Amino acid sequence: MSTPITPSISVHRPQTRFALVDVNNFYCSCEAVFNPKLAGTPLVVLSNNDGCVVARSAEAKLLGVKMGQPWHQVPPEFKQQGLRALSSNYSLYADMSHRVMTILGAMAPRQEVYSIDECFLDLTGMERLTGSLRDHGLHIRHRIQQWTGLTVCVGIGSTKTRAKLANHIAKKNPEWAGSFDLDALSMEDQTHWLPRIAVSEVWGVGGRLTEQLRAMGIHTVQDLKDAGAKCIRARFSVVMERTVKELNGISCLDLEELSPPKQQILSSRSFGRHVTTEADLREAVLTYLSRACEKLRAQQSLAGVLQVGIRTNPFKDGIPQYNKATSCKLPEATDDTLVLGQYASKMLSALYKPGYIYQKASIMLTDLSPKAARQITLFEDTAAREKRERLNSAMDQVNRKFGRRSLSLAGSGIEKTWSMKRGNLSAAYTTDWRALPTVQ
DNA sequence: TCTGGGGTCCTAGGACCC
DNA sequence: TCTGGGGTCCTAGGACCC
Repeated sequence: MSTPITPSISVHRPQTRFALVDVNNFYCSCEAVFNPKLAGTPLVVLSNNDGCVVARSAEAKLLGVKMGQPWHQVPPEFKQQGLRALSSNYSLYADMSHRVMTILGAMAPRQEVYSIDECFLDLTGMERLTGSLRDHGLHIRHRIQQWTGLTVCVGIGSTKTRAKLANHIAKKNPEWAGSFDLDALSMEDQTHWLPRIAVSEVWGVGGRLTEQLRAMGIHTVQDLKDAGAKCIRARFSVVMERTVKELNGISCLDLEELSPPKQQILSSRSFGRHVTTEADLREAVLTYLSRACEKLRAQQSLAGVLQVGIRTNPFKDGIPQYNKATSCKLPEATDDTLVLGQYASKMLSALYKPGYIYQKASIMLTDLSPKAARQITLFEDTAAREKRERLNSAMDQVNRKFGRRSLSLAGSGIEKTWSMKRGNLSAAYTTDWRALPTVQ
């Protein structure tokens, strides 16, 4: 056996470098920017209907408030210690998010907005311009602080998974001042960090997988990194295999600058009070349907399947439970609120059973296809269709200009007494003229 | 009394086809 | 005694993310 001789071709290609930038305690921080009295106090922001804790200030975390905890289960002594709760103010958060993302987008050649409060940046090759990438991270942090009043942390690594991990280290270790580059470290220094971080901190490893990994003796990030992609593939899925490769510096997940159109569109909400009648449910279903159709038209898709669901409160013992959804394959894919509304209304009649206390309704649009690729049917009334198109787009325009649901289906109700509770909502400081902060 | 609302991807298994 | 094999599509369910 002779050793194969492989030609060595050296192509200079800089190692990929991703940054993960995220805003610390995003919702709470947005609130504190416009109400500075909140800064430094224990604060939480609640989910819709003021149900669960979805964001906590640093002080609230210190008190011991848990993420996702139902507000009514938060110990009363926390409240005596000054803990305050605000309803979620999505128009404020969305606007602040847009500002942050715009600034970040200008600080790297490529950006992927990953969620409302975090994005990936491609920093490959940028050290030639910026000096160390960690310094660039500090620069990013300073600019966001100065321009928006929010604080971000920057994690840098050769893969997205490593960047996420670096971000975790930046957050937990203040000596790095909020910017940490995992791949600027020597191998030796890396083996300082990785065995000290629980495997559950790895992006893509949730509660279930943590348990299974623990049973295999894999407890830390280092353990998982060293477990071997093949061995992991044999026991788990390709997703986990990718994670192990990514931990080892083999980039499997690319930056996605353009978000692909959604494959399903959901609109569902819990009610602010008990709902028992079909009439109230119909209002809710048609309201959610209108919202789903708006999203559908915004991404220029048509829906092939409509699903309607209603349910009682599963947390509540001692009441009769009912949870049912039905779906309908449409004869022709559409984005027309009126057409889909008629189907939804009929489907609700089939689902509805009296005698239950309903808590939630949902609409799901699936089997989505690009509108541009629509097939024209043989006996189509083109004039009528165009008229309907104009009606839907006029509705969207009016609602964009004068606020959501300025114009809606009659069946979706006016009073909407069932709609969600938001008992402690802050002002729309940045998106409503009447709520602009004033300087005294 | 009060327990969110979105999304994605992968796998397994069955139906069906040639 | 002998009872194919490979492929696709669909659905339900499970896992994850924020």
